[in-house]
Amino acid sequence: MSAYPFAEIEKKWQRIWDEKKLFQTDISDADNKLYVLVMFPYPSGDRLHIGHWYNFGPTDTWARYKRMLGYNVFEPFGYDAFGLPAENYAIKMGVHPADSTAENIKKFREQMKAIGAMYDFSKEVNTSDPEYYKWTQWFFLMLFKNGLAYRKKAPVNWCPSCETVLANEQVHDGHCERCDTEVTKKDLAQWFFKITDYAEKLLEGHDRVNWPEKTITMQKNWIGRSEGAQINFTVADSQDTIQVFTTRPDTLWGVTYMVLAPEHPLVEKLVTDEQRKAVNDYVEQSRRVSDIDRTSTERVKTGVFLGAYAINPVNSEQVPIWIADYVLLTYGTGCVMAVPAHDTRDFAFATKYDLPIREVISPNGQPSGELQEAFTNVGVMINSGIFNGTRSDEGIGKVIAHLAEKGIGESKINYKLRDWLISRQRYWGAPIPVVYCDKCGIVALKEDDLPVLLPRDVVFKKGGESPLKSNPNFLNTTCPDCGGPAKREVDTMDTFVCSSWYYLRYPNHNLKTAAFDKETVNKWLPVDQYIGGAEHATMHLLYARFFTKVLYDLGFINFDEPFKNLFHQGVITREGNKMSKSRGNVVSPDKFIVDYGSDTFRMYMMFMGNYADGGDWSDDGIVGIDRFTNRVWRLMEMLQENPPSGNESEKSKELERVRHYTTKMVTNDLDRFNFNTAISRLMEMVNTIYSYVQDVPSNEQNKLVVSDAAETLLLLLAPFAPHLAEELWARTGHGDSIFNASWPIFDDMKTMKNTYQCVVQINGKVRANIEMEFDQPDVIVLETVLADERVIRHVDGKQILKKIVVKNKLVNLVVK
RNA sequence: GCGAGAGUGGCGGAACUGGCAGACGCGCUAGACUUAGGAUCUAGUACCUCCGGGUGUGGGGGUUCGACUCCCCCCUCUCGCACCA
Repeated sequence: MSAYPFAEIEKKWQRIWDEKKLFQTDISDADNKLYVLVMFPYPSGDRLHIGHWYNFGPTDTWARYKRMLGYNVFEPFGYDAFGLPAENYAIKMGVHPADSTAENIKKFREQMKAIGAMYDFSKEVNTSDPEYYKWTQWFFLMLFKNGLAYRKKAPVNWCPSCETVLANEQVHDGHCERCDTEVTKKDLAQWFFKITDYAEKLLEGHDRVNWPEKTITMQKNWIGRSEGAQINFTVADSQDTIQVFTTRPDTLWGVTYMVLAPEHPLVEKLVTDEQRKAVNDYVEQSRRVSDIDRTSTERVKTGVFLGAYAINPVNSEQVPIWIADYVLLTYGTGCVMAVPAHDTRDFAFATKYDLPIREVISPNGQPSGELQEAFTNVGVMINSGIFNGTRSDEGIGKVIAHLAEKGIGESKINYKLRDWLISRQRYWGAPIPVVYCDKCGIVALKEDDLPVLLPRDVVFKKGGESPLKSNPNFLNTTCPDCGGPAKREVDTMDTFVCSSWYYLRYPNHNLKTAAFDKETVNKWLPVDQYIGGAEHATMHLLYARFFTKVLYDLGFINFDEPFKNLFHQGVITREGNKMSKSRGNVVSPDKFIVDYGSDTFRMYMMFMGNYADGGDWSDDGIVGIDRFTNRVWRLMEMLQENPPSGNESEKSKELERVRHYTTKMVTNDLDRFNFNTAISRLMEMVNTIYSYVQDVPSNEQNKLVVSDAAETLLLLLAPFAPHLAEELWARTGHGDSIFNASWPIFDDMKTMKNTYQCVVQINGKVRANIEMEFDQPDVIVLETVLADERVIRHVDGKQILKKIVVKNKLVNLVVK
């Protein structure tokens, strides 16, 4: 008997699959289509890491299973090839990003083939290819034409290390999502996509997708819809009005001061001469405070009086206007009406600066005297003019109606979601297809002018300006409208723009005339199963939905959600810790592929734990799977050397039952991505076949049952260990690929034993196990149970108070 | 601080709508085969035990004939959000 020669066999089948184009999907045939997609990776110079494998391996297992079920599976692969690492590498090592990226992709592809996945490599996409980014630019123009792309000057997030601006989503806890450097603010004119126009549609669509609840919640929180009112306060002795957004218009009579964000444009206008110095100092100081500090809830609130007063529109009271950095310019109107009695933040501020606190919502309708803290619950309105006595939750709507009638306010829905900042001051991205003309201003290029090619010749240097500016041939151009001299936009697009539509490109990756073919994508999309990390919840997954919805609204496609089903694989840890370069605990797959082969490696990853939870890597654990694959190999060898030739029917019954039972369990487990338990079931099946073959001489072994079990085993194993199963399939005389064979079916009746072990409990404690026929009347069951000597021992001399019989399962006797 | 999820042998992890806790694997113990074993095969393996049994799913209470599973309180860990007016 031999050891499984995985190295040679894996290579052999990868070659044959490739030659036979076994996994090239026929896109023209969309009947029974199944689009299975993994989030495409950035092709870094490092080798494939364990996270890649953990995303790709199990997904491929699932895709192969679906193929065997008869689906026309499309499992494409590509490269999210634009991005900072290549450019940083160019600065450091002098290698052009185009060259290093091409090199990396080549290496990546080789490694990807070693996984032995079912990818249709003939339909690869590469976002840095002009044939691809031409269409990324087309998307920009499409959004621009429809008023969904605009340029504006704004204080934006700036990463000093990456030397570029970042979208809000890319700032985590005030730090750069990519390099963890603390993010600062910069005033820059930048391009934005108007994703806020789609806030409502992005929320609505959540009901129509099968996504992890947690991811949907994250998107909902990120979009942050809140209902309330917009109310106008006039400024005393001035023409100016201050608009505020509030979710509590019912507390309007409790306003004792107003607060503007320090950066608010009105600050400069409203500040009085006496207060000017104090205000300027404060504004200056708050600019220096980082966002993390500024948004820390623990921080003591600070602020300065502007010197001006606002007039409360409902009672004409004059209230002082302050500025304070706990008010954010970017949310709502950048101004708040402060109601210290009913808002914890305003309460803290008012207490500190000795501002009046006026109760207008009371728990019982009576004044409560001096408040010790803000009362934020529902209560009864008091000190509120005509609304006195109204329940505060009902008051919200009534006050809004009242304000609307008087023309001083209206109902309003606000979102936390901000527009998506897409410009980046970097080279290695898709150029934004716009020019600046002295005469015509901002001019978008015509579709015929695309692609705007990235020039090869630029100076890579640090400094916070796009390297594209260094190439005069690129920079200087002519205006497509007037033909006069113009300068090109030198910023490039956020790589999330490239990845917002790649799933549309795969089915028609070669199309020259458009980004995608309407008919093709309408047939093949939405993606049936999308699998990737949870970290993209509020970035890629939100942007891609936005793109899809825009295309739908403009009539390009007939679906408005790109990913029907979404699954997030968990994270692999090492001794309970997250793997990271800085911890130095990263497990490289390479050594294990060499020692055990890719089938064993991928199967061990699936066996470690539940796919959604991830698992803890152990160098020792993989030997269990290695033994298993070898055990399968030896078992099949044994059956070939000593073929069963009898028709024994006693012991084979259990083997037959296990064959059906395993099929049922593995099928159910695969449907739910429960790879770990599916593999356990396969191990049990192998153990059962083994025992049978060892217990019964080959000339008695039931030839039909054994060959059915062995064949079923290979079919069930195929998605998990594709190379091994394919080889054994060929060795057992099959001419065609196992992946053209059908998934085995099971007979539910045959998964069950003839008898069951009836559990007998006495006072809830298990005292006996009695073998029993199914479906017997309770009386008979009890009779049998009470006759058992182990039961008698515990019941003797006692009174039976209660007899509980759970059919075909258990008996519980309550005795005293 | 708020929200969500989790806590099970020496280890990774199983357990469907409440019904034999610990499937499967690692490790460990003993045996078989071997010149050899880091190969393979067989058996055992939660803990305690006076061998009758007793105790066990983070801790404490509760519901139930019966709780890893449901309810309440507390502890720990992970993730997400974090002055959003």
